[in-house]
Amino acid sequence: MESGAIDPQKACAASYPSVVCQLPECELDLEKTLNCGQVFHWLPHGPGFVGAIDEVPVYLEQSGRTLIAGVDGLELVRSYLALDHSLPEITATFPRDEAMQAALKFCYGLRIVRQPVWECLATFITSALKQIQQIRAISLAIRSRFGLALRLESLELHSYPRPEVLAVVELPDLLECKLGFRARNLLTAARMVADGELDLEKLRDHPTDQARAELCRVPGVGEKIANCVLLFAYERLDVVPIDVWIRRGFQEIYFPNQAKVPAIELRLFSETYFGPYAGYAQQYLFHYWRLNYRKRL
DNA sequence: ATCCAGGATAGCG
DNA sequence: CGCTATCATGGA
Repeated sequence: MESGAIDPQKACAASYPSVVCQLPECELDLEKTLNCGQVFHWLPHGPGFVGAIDEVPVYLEQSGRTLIAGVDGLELVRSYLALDHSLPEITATFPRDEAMQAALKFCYGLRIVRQPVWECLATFITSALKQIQQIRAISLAIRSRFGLALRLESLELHSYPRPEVLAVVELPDLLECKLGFRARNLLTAARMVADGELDLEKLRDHPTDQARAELCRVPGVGEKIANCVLLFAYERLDVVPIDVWIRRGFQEIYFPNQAKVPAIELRLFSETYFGPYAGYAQQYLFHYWRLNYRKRL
């Protein structure tokens, strides 16, 4: 992998400052990575996507084995997209059952990104009992209203507002972003982080169980949302968030004709069946099931 | 119109 | 412990 010369022909019509990365194999699927429901603010733009990595505006485009990044310096992008994860090694540990292999074939190239912790926590607080399209709308509304304005050529993008910013927002203003009952929880979370009552950076060194318990101190954060943050921001690749899609999929594929498998049993199964990268396996199944549910396998 | 959405939680038995 | 109603909003 090398950051080489600028290729002005491929660097999109708007000619962003860009670096080009050659991928070793077909080991990235940018579209699935950005649209699989782990992150919610990337917008299609021409042949690529625009968004922010933390507070840096970025244009991303994939053309076969070539990744074009409209940003100064590739290191930020490589880290965010986790291009150092070895997908061959990771996917080789997946179980051999039919559903898992179908999901693997469908999703290959999807990567679990390294998301900034606060925006991951905040966004998943707003995800409770919402469809992905609505989570996107809420995330983008909060960004454009309260985030930093970022310029990428003629485009204006917005970062996710820092906790200190959201901590002093009035509840009615936040409610205009259509959060509903989640607004209170988001405000409380912002205040906990801004006050130092919850130190998100310190959690990086905690064992997973301890980090999960800390995250669950935030109102509106239970086991599922905490697991999303552990997987998508803290790189705990063995952690499995169990939502309605995963529950329904597990139930149908791995516990057929058993009425209502208890949550504790699903959790135990998820922790033992899928191996050391269970979180990765889960995300492949989630995305595969969610996009193909009506089609019945 | 009715049900559901990448849930969490207080209140009940 | 497990079960249930409820929360606010929009899409299917």
